[in-house]
Amino acid sequence: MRASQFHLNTLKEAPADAEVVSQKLMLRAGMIRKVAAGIYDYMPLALRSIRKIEAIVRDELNRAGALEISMPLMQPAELWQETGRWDKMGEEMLRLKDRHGRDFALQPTSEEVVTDIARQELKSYRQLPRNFYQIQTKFRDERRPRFGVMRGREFIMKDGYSFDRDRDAAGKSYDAMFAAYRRIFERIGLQYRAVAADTGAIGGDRSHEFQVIADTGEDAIAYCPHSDYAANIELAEALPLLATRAAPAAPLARIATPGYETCADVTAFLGLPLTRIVKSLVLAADETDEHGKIVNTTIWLLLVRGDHELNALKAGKIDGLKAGFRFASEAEIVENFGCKPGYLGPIAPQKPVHVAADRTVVNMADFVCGANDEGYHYTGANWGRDLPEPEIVADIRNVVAGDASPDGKGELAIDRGIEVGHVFYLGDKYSRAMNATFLDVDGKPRFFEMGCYGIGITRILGAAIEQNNDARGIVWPTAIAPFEAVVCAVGWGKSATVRDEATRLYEALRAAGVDTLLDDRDERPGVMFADWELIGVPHRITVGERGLKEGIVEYQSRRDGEQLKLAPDALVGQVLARLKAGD
RNA sequence: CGGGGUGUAGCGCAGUCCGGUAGCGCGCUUGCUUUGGGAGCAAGAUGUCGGGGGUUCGAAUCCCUCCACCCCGACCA
Repeated sequence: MRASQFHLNTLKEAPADAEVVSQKLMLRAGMIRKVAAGIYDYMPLALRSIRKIEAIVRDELNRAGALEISMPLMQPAELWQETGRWDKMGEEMLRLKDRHGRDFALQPTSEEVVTDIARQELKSYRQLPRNFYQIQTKFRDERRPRFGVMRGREFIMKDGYSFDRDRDAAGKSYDAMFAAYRRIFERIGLQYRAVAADTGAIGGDRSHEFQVIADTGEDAIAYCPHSDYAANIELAEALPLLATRAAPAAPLARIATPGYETCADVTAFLGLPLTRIVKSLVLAADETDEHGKIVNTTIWLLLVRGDHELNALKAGKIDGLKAGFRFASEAEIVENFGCKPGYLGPIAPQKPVHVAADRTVVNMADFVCGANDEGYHYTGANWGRDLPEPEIVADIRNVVAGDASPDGKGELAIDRGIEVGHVFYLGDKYSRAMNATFLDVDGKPRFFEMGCYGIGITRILGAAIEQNNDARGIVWPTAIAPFEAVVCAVGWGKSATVRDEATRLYEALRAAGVDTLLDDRDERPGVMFADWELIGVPHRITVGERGLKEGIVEYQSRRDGEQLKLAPDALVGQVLARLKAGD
């Protein structure tokens, strides 16, 4: 490819509404154009990278035995009604009507359609296992699209689905996909972590997210640097920090703390560390009748240590909160505790409430808590002596860096990540809902055991840039760079020697299998260098009259900045050596 | 959806308070000069000032209304 015949349009300034670095750089490099909120054009540079990502994904999935298909973007409501998701999906699923007034959805995912395929195509256990995938445009009408290609409304996703005879076989399919995903992200060249994730209503332990490590990521990941333990922070188990409860040493004392309402303020006022206070959070669980009308509300007091945060997912696993909960209103708090927020505690609330304490809290002694009286806290509070033992003791807090790893192999660290892939065991949730069965060896119909597997193709583009950029622009991992190398011809318009040598090297690189672009725009060198550094091409070759007079051309690596002056005939070898080394 | 904000040339912005023929930088076109890190000079082209309505002799500017976009808010590839 020659630059004069390619489409380049770089900007010195990014559009003002671009927020994150990947979005700014993609806009500046002319890779994407915004058409509407969360909806983008992919220009030739971007599409080259997207195609390279797709090629790696296809290659590894095909090798793992998955079969590519393509399902419609626009899907009939009937299939979605079978599983009940037509009603459950909410506004994220874009619905539309055709000219006859029939209801359709733009696919946000394709479990229903693929299960419909399976129940019609897969009749016998002899056809199993089977794994279908597609790389397709998805549409999710996000309430707030942002971060460019990272949270778009229209995006490209690989979604795959496995069908198996039984749980064991489904587990093997899951493991095969998990392994394929590892190979995919390794080949793309991203620093990532596979982390245990929530399995929701399905249960079990087969759900993993693939997270690209980046400070700008939206997810927090807890991991152990000394083992392969890694979990989404929502899920990471928080072990009790105190193995046993110390005996009470201090008397219960009611202390005036006027105006000190937060844990940090109270402990600072008392001259105590934040770890000595118990934080009280009040939740409300509503019971509703079949019309959605609230018939009863139960108040819960949840206790975590002052320096800890409540984990809503874990709280939702407590009996009594499983059906859902919300934070109690101030009126409800006053009614049940006889006091406004800021001075709440577990000792003698006005009305009996359910109490759930974190596993660390239950072993605290001589702690500080609110006195349920405006302007007062207790110090020296002790379980058993000053208040009854908590009704429920559970892990209800987020882990923090430095907590013991649940696998006992060290301390947890926390990273931020961008979710680019997810593998999930579905069980028979969809096959049962859609009556998708096959005949097993005993001649009886059985529901398929399913798994689903997603990769955000266009999100990878953004995540790769978030992880790989510097002040000058993008630093692509070579496997997904729009070009592997660029030959910059300095003085193209006036020097036949430069033209000949640049063209010869360009052709030699191409012949050697290097995806190369020849910059024949006759621009000043500064313009070419700035463009290619912004675009992030990994290997740059500069051919100019000045160097040719000395018998050399120049090589520069985008990633490590290495600069070499080489005889032209050594150039191809140098680039191949760097590519082979993984650069 | 709730809260905050912004819409002026392809991009970045000024002008709006205080109404009077729409500007700057980058980019783009042409010419000359220049030529190894985003060149200089000269001449140019490009605007429904987000849309609609109103006030006024006159509206980018004041009023009403609609729209789009951005930011902050717990379920996602």
